[in-house]
Amino acid sequence: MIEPLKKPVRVRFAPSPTGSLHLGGARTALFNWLFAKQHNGQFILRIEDTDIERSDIKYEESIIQGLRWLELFWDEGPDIGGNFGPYKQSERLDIYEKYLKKLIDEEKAYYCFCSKEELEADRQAMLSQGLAPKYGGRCRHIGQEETEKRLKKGESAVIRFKTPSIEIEFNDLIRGKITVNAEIIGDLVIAKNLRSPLFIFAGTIDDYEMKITHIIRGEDHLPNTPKQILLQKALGFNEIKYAHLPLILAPDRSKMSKRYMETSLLDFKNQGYLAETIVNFLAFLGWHPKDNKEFFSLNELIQEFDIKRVQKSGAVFNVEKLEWLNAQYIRNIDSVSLAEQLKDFIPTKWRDKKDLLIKALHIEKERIKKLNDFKELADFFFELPDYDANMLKWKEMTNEQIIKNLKLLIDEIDKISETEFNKNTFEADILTLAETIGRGELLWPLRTALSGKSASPGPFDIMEALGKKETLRRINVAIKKLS
RNA sequence: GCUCCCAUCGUCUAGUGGUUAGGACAUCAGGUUUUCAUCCUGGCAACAGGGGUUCGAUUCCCCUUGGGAGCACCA
Repeated sequence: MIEPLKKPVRVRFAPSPTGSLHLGGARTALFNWLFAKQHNGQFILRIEDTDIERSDIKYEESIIQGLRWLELFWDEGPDIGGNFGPYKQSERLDIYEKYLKKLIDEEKAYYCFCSKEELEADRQAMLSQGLAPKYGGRCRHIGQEETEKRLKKGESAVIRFKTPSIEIEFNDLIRGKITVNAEIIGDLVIAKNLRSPLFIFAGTIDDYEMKITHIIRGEDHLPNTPKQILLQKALGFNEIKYAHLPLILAPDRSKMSKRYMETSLLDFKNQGYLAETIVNFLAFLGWHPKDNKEFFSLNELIQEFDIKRVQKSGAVFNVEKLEWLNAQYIRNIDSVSLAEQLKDFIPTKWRDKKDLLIKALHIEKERIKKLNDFKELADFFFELPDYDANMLKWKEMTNEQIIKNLKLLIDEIDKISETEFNKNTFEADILTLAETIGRGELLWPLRTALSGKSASPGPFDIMEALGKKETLRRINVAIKKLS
């Protein structure tokens, strides 16, 4: 047997701009992208804006922004063009019209004049008989002449596909063989008129015209696949391979929606999740490597991802794990580039004190889970908060004792020159002092004096970040409060 | 209701016709620590149920149960 010539892999991400890019969509894009990359194929971005009522350019922009943030760049798309454009369905109406006419000419599609009321009545009737609601085919045999006449009269009509009664079978890359009887589908509306195709039709045409080889999409599209296969057959298109990804679920195991949490990708960005975190996390929703490796960059995913290993069942979205992962990424990125990413999350004043910012970030890196945690945790580095003098008290200490200890600290600090002021020069000595008068008795007042907070990083780190002058100033502020 | 899909710890999952069913998050208990966080050590915790096939099923098949999605002149 001769091996068939392998076509280059071409996959697409085809969102409709009727809402912002959500996590599920982002994962679909990621899996498509990975599949393309590991097969040296093309990843195409196509905007499915056939629903002019609901589509909005602002969503298109936000989808593009989201994909760019994750660095899932496309080879062809509305913004960069390509050999199979245009890449927005609203600009491809001529193409759809051509195929629509072909189907009508070949009597594989027909005009339907049924009113919405009639259709609704049919639907209810079928439902009450315990049947799946489908169009009964009332207008199927109207005939060309009468159709022309009624159309000319201006009667409102839609275009329906004559669904053949056949068994459809296809092989899903993830799920294996899937069989559906087209009997239950009924004659589909494929266009409102020659210039307004519906999603199911436009998508089928585009996938063919754009030479798409694999369709990787959410499981919610599974019922659409037989319909598209039927259309492909009617139009004489070649077969496309399918992979239906498991859904991302809310904690109650229903399809994730806005009811439960922020699902927009850019909301996660705005909360201070890193793009690397999201990519890693999304990859693990439905997929897992052979070994138990936890951390994957985009490049590592290209190497190890395998569509055949994708899970069949839905995956519950778990924020705790996402936070944990983000914390891991944050602490492993160098502070300088982290500071760059942090700039949208902090006041301008902080940005100007770049040295202090980086020092503070270096210290706080291990305790923030999201970038927007930093602002609240690290404010004291930039400005000493007003705090209650009682907070300086460790256990049953008197004000006099605290003042005495703080003064001892000042003596100790004074020994060190401003240029040599770092942990190495003062930590050991202060710790020695603490052994004689009590760790808590010395270090708690010191730490609270420096931070103005009951919980903070350790005093030595803060001292080093603040520098000698500011350290002394804050200790003196504390003494004044206690006097 | 109908169609399709699915089923390993609470969650994400690894895994094999014979395993002490592994890891991570969460959780609990210790330890380190001036506080918080981190960190270290340890614990709890799963093959939905019933039939087959087989010497042997968590693994293969069937049924039940449970869950999900879809059923538009939306995508």
